[in-house]
Amino acid sequence: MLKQPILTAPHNCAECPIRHQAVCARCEPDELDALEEIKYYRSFEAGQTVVWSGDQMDFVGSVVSGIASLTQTMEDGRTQMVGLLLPSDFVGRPGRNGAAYDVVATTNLVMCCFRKKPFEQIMLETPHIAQRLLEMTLDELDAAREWMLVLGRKTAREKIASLLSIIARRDATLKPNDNPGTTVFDLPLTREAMADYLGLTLETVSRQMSALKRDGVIQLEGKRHVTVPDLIRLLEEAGDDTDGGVMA
Amino acid sequence: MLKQPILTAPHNCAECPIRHQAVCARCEPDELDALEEIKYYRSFEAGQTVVWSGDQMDFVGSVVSGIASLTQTMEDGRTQMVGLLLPSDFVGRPGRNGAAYDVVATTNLVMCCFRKKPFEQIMLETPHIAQRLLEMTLDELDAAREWMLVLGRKTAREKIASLLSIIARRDATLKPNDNPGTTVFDLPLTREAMADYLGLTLETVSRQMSALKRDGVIQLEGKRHVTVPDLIRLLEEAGDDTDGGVMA
DNA sequence: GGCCAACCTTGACCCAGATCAAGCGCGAAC
DNA sequence: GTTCGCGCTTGATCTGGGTCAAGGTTGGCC
Repeated sequence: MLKQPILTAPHNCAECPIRHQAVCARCEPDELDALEEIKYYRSFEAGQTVVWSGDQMDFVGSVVSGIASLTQTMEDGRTQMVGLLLPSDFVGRPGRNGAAYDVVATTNLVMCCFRKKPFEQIMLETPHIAQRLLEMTLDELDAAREWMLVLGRKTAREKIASLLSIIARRDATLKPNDNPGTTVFDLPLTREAMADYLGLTLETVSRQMSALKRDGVIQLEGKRHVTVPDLIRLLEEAGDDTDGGVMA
Repeated sequence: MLKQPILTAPHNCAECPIRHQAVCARCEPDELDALEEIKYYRSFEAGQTVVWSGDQMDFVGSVVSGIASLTQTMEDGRTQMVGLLLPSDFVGRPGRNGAAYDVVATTNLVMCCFRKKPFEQIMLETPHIAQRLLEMTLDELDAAREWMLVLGRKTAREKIASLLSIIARRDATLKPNDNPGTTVFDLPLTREAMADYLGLTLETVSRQMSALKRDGVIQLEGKRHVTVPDLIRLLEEAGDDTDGGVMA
């Protein structure tokens, strides 16, 4: 199972609408005040680039709403999405200069940012923030490595099922689950973005989505609205061991 | 270019033969003494498993000599190597329970370990250790994501060239470089292990190695001893932008 | 020295997924 | 309402790398 960071009961970062789980989860009120000082919001339109690979990145922060993706590109234009940032996910590299990959707004996007320099200072003075970020980063590393298995060894159908599983899981943690087993969500990605994440072409994504629909693993209303009648079935299609899914 | 953690001028962890760059890089003598208390060595034979995925991992540590690999396996036996640990690389998940993947000794292996519980305690009292580990983990995350591009979008030939580039680079940092441009090293991996790392079959690895040899990109003496007459050429074959390699 | 077992190479064939190409559906602009 | 364009689907064909199979090489062990 993909070990996406799961939302723990989070602490609101003062009045911030998004819970900075990484940063604020264990902060005292005065620490939150310090963070409040260096906090600001940024909005992006779908398709806009937040930072280019290699550019200086003068902030760290969290996604408030919308979706951002981390993308790597080769000179000849081949691209691979290396991370998907959903609301509450953390972006940034405290202690590191420059972005390692493009950060792109996949949908309209609002981010809550902290200026990097003073944030690093606060981190020095507030050890548990570094601790929390370390835990978060280890989780991201796990997720990235799990995704390496998807990219390196899974078939196209398994790749699609894996992606749908992740989105279903992340979505389920945000919404009250009315009907356990069944999951309904809107795909926040175009077929092309899915292809970029899965190391496939958009045609293959489209074909496999049709196949999963034909075989009753998913239902589609329009192109984006997905119903998963049986999550276990979807996980089996993803080739993951099923226990993991049940446990998580 | 793959952003493998580069060895910075490291601080020896007391008499430890290996430089724990992650842990000890900025430690004061008394901090090193505390680490010394909870330090021990472990040896493994090639092929032995250090920890199984999911098992409790009661230590963190560094590779002293030999190579360990992080491996994920599906029920049907498909495996994907998700990390390669060379001497001085750090293993472990402070603040996290259980291993997320198998850790396997690819060659004979010596590790220098710290007991996890007391290590975490030291980390709480020594903020710069957490900071340093965070930086390290961010670098590993970068490397993992760079590898996702390799797995998702590169051809077999580019994959092989990418792997050889990494090993050449890591090796160059350990050995005095007599002849810049030319690099010589012993492949520490079997064809099968290379295949597991690259998401290929061992036959394809073998064919592409032969092809690179035929085309003069590499020379082979025996199966393992590799000479790279022109590193830039190899980097081009890897499909990386060449500047990165030169800059690094 | 001779045998055996890993490890590796090479060939022949096949298939999953890429590529090329045509057309559909639907919302936005006029 | 018509047109345009984007996102998506589907079909036909091609091909890189997988699969299956047959040796070759090398080094350890008796």
